[in-house]
Amino acid sequence: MELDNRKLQILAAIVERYILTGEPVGSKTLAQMLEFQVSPATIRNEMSALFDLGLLEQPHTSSGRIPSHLGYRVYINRLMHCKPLTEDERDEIDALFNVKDPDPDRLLEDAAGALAEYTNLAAISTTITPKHVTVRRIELVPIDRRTLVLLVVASNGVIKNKVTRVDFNLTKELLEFFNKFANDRFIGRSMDEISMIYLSSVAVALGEYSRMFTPLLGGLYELCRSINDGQYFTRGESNLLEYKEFGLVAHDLLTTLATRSKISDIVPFQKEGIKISIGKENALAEFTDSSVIVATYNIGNDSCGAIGLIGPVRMDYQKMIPHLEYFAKTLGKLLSDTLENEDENEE
Amino acid sequence: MELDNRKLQILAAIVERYILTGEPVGSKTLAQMLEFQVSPATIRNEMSALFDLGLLEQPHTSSGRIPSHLGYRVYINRLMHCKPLTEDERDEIDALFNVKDPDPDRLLEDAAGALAEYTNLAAISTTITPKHVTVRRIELVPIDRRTLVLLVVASNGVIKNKVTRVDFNLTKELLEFFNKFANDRFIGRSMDEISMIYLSSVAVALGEYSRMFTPLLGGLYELCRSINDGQYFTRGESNLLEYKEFGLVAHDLLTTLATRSKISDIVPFQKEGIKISIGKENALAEFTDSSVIVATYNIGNDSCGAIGLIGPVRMDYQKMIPHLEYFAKTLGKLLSDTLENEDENEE
DNA sequence: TGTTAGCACTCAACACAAACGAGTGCTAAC
DNA sequence: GTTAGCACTCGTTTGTGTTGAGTGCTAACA
Repeated sequence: MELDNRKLQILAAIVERYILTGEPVGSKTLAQMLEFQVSPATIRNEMSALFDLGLLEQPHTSSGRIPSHLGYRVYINRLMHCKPLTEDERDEIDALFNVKDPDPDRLLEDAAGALAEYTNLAAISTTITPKHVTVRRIELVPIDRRTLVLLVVASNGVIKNKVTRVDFNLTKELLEFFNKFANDRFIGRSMDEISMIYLSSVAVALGEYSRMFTPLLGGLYELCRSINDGQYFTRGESNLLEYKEFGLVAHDLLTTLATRSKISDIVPFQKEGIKISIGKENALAEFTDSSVIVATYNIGNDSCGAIGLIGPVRMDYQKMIPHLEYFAKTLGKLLSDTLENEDENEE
Repeated sequence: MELDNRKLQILAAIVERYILTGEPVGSKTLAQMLEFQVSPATIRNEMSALFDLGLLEQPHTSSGRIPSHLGYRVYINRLMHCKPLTEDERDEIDALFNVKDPDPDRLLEDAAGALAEYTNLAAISTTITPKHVTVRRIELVPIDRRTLVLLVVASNGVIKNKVTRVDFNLTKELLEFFNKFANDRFIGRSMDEISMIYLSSVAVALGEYSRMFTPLLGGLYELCRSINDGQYFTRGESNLLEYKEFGLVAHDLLTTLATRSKISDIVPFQKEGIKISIGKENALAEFTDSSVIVATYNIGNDSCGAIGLIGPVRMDYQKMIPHLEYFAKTLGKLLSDTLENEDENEE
């Protein structure tokens, strides 16, 4: 039995109808919807075949059909026609990003917030940190005699700081010494390289100063770690509560979304483009009833992070995918503007 | 009709029983529970009186009674005996705070996280920024020729930074000039004073440089604003989904908790001590079914922020209150250690 | 006057049955 | 290959009866 054209048309109609209404779709409804004229009975035969192929499911013997996760997959891969955004929609999204003075950190956070509000789904934004993100600069800013701010500037534009205390008086000489030392040892190194092992070798090189500067090295390590782990922001989690399909798993879902270490399972690293995980295709069990759409954004030509949507499996892919794509494109452009600008100015 | 001792004892028993089981409490159950011996009929008379006083409610004519919000109020104010923490409990909480290198920013965030996990409720932590928080220090850290990091150190120990770009080359002279200028104008000023109006007067003083440095002034303004608005962290929101009383309002509840501007309505400014808002006592409608317990924490002798719990009205106040108090005390102590340390080192 | 036993009453919760209807699968005819 | 016809399925809704925890009221008691 093969998937002929009519079967595909019926599958598409079922998926679209079900996405719209949330009700199982029956043969009669379909007969009215479809552009070719066939009787409900014929459609029933076709539906039965689609069921045998695993593309449809039947909640109970005497109800209409709903798409299986595989059915969605076929729909998305072969049948769906994404509608390009209208002028108005693009303007609306542009307006959401219309910040006077974009701070890269905030931009990512706000993008997730805007996306969540715009789509009424949960949104997530992350930086992927490819291997080649390196330390661009380390700064020490003294606050008082024993407190300073450590500042690490990464090659991907991320800047992180941390307040650190030491147990000796921070003289100008000591600061300059450590500043030079740290920059010599760290600049140009990839975040991955800066491991505990590397750190201890560096500590040895500090000789008699080693003990004094341990808190500072520790601070730098933490900062590099957190740049390497990447940023991530989730927004609009509560939107998911509106979808009844989540009923009991809602708690698990939100808990997972609030757990840093789980994020990479939800939004796995990908080179580029759009990735859609439908229901069971997700790695985590609590996402069996959700679909995750992730788009990478580029800074210049490198994909530097991802922005994604989390919603029920029954979600309007046709609409969401181009919208998400446009979000990612806009985000990437803004970040590029910001950072290329910096690169130009590089000494 | 007055609230004699027996009525109070019955009220306390009903509240405690209801908190424990979540079921309306009947006269027979009470008769068995109470330490004095009376018949269910007598208790029914008393319950009827408590009902007339507005301290009890009756879900339906033929069911037991549950405490009204006023009933909880009377219970909390007059009847409840908080059990002091056991040694073990204190150790457990201490362990949660056992961080080697407390960063004040992270500390607040982690405290909310720990509290949420420990109590299985939603937790919130905020800094209140009293009038007298002032700018202690401004630093400019150049990143490249047109990018710099603005750093504002506040008198309450909060340090905030922001990446800012300018459209001229940042020479050493210009940096030093603006650094000195900004410190002259801002240090010692309270965050409140740094208004848009103040800013424009400062801009005027910059004379010909005014246009160049506008982004920097804007950045400083934003940093001061965000220090003044205070920090706030919410954690464990998803825990609330476990309580069936929230059913439909759960969405509104979580949405509100994710909305920065609503936070001050949930955790209003207070001088010190513990504040409990039961159900309808809360300012926001979506909190009608929740109680909020807020404890302030002190740095030295000044109350500098608050940490709070959000849970269903039916929550174990007797247990939660002393636990929250201990959290607040511990948090305050840690922050004090950290910051007093800094003060000692002040030049 | 406060307490209590007795009793009729209420009402949510549960169980069961009947009716309904949207939708199916199958068969036989076109 | 398509379709009309028809029996069948099963979730949903509606209605009825039963149960039981719990009440309010009354009258008797200490």
